[in-house]
Amino acid sequence: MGGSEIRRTMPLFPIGIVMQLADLTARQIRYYEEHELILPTRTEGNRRLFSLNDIDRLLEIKDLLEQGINIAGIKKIFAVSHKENDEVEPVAKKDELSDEELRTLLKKEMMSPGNRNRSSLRAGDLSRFFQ
Amino acid sequence: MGGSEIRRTMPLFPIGIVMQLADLTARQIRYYEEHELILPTRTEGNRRLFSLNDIDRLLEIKDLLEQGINIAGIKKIFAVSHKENDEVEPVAKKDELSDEELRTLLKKEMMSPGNRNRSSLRAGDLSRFFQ
DNA sequence: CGAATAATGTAAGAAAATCTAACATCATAT
DNA sequence: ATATGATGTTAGATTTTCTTACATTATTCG
Repeated sequence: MGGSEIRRTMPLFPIGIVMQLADLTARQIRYYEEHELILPTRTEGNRRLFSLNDIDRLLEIKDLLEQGINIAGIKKIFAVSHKENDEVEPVAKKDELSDEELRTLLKKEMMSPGNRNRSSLRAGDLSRFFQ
Repeated sequence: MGGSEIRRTMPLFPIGIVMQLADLTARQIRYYEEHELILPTRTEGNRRLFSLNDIDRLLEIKDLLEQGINIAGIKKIFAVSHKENDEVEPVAKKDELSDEELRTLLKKEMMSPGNRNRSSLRAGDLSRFFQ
């Protein structure tokens, strides 16, 4: 289920950081975008902003390229694996929270004592980079 | 326990993003840094980079200020709550993973099927913003 | 009251980061 | 041996962030 599938799509990272996290050059990242493997959003000033999902994507792309698959192949692979998700998850669950709402939640959590230093590992996504 | 207390300290976010996430102006954020309530790292080119912990901090600062506590008070509060952590956690657990190691883990996780769309909520930190 | 202080706003000029576009390189496939 | 795919490199423009300095506003205190 998934009430919390909220913010992996949040545009947060400039390309410089993404380069480090994914170990790719700016040229590579822009090239993959050019071929629509990723679609980072833009700031008002036209700078790219990447989400965690975008970074996941880039890591997948990198991996598949290293396996000898070309861009066209990767595109098709993504098309398929995405259709899956789209079918499982009918459409917009309207689970958007405003930034304000999120901050409020966040503050409540943070100010409540006794829950620091959590540690459990969650599998399978970039949150491993954090926590 | 905590083998995974790794990346909440990772410098990732430029000030523009932090402004949005914490709903603070650049002036405010720099002022708090000036008073050593946060200590973001810098890029080679002297741009500030904030970690998730830094953003937590900023949200705390904001909250405490709204409660009428001044910078000096907040500083003292942080000094106390930090001494706690320092004592509980003796010192460097040497739990640093290189970026390369992290990426490797990450790719393994991502390429393994059947663990997408997880949902469990973890309490008390900024990861709520993501996943 | 009137002057200090604290927190934040604002502006200017410099420097860094990112953008697009174009051309170069290098391996692979035809 | 020539075309194509993926990436490198460079140049010039634009955006973002930096520091510094001064302005504003509310509060405290003599």
